[in-house]
Amino acid sequence: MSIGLSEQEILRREAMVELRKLGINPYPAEAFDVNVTACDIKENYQRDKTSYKNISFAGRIMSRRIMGNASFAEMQDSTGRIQIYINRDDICPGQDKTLYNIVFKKLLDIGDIIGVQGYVFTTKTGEISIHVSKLTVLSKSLKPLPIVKRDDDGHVYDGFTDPEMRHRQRYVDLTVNPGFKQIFINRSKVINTMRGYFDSQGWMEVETPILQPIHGGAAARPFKTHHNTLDMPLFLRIANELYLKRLIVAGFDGVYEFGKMFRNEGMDRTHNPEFTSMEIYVAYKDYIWMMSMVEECLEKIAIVIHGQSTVHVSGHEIDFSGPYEKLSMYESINKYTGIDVSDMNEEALRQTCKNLGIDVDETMGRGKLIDELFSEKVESHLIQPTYITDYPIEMTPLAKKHRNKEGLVERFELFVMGKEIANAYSELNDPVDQRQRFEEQILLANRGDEEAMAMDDDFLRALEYGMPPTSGLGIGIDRLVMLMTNQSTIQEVLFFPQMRPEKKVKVSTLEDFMAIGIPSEWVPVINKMGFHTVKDLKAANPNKVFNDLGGMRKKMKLEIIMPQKEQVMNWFN
RNA sequence: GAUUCCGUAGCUCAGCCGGUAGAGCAUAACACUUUUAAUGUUGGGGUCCUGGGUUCGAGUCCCAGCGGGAUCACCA
Repeated sequence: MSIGLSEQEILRREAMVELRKLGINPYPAEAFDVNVTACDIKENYQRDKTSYKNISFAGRIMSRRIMGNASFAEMQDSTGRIQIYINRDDICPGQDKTLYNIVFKKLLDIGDIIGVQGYVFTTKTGEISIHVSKLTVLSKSLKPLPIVKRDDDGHVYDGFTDPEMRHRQRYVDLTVNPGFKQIFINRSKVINTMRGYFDSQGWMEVETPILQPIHGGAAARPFKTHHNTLDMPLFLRIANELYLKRLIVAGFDGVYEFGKMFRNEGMDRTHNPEFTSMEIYVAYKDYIWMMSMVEECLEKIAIVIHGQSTVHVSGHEIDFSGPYEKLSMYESINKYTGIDVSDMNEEALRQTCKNLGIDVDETMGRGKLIDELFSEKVESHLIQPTYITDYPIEMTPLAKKHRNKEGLVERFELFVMGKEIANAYSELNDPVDQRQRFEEQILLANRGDEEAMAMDDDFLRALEYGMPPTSGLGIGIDRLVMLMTNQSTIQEVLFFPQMRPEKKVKVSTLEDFMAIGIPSEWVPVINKMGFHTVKDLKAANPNKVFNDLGGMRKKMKLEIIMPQKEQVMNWFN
């Protein structure tokens, strides 16, 4: 990969200068009124030809086929592609053929954004096209786009597929692979459908702090930052649960928030350091009620996106119409291992895990052992939407104790395709119980559990004033979108997934080189010789540089004055 | 974090046993007034990711680094 501009980039910059010389602004300020889209023309022209006699269309040139005095090009707008036909004498009715011969044929390139006016017609090969009578340059593209070729069957020849480039330069990805835009359109539909459903129930969208003095509400390592004026540490939120519950205390019946959460943990195809979650809390409800709410909501989303309740996800037909299968944690383990662990003590459980070949260690308590057993033996079987309910109390410090099962909490997680999609509780609103649970977390923290929750005194104070019985739900939006759009990586459903920063190549400017006495016309030669910083050049052998300058002058057939040897030596002082 | 694969022209990729750097598209020039993966002829374009090592000679072999992918681990 070269450091300077490529040949094609230089040519495009020259074309931009030429446009200006012809009095054409390559980046005009005026609005360009558009009255039609590519999709509109393709769908409706055949039925209603009279409406497309005087159209104004804008988009990016994606291919060109120049044949003497007539040319075809493909233009792409936000809705798709359409062919345009440009005839020299139509866009240049007078003597001056500059607009066609020079501007269109020489100075425009693939990637340029132009506006065209004219009428729609069908070519003799049957392609609906725009016959251009007026052409306006709207934005000159200085970097060549990757060329993706498609034949009539839609077969792709030179795909732009490198995940690194697709994710770093999403703007290029979505330009040349517009099919991926549908994922993001569907992402927006998922969120809007949920929002519309919640609003129709009378629940209110709210915003709560992202910068939090105490990172509560979940178990995860946070990002830490610092506020200068208050001179105090702040954390980017790992969850918003405790703030939303404060709003239930405040007297709202239903509050929900879509928002970014931040977790300072591993990255892989299902984890990004910042991700979107939706949490909702509804007063006077319990987790049983929440299950039917989730079923209704997910089915609506599936119908909006796919027109039906079933969604095709990597070889499976997932049916989002409720009711979903419900298994308690213990029942699910019994179902998939044939072992009843409900009455086992810690020792018996540890032995059971060992018998099943699951790695365990002595620090694991009963809750952790059950969780391990579940992840190993049950999770992957839960393909169709399934609620797993009634979790051991040890790992769930914010959920209410089960109404009649000792040692369990009222909690469910929704699993689809073996992955957790949603998590819900009958929320713990007993302030005394909540304080005890926090204290148990502090004990865990003191034993070295980095993810144990911290005591939140203000939250406890809020509970002490009284929170109505409430059911709460959290949904990982990115993973839900992955399911709804049949994507296997989170990076595909995020516009800008987190990546390592690109390495910046150090390059000295023209001025830097001129500052040590190098004539400006020689700087490109120096660069060509492989010296991109003044420092690199000074480290070289002055005699060799002087000799090579002569060689390069000859090789590049340059008509510039050779500097004196003394002059060259001075560059190195 | 572990294992493994990859990094060559603007893009997609070849490059054999270590011996002058290749193709298609894109690009430039010419021709062509209904093409559509347009066509024909001719040309230009390279820090072979970076740095070391082995060698008479490294895109190729070895080591280290950087970046990315996949699998696993971690992550409710």
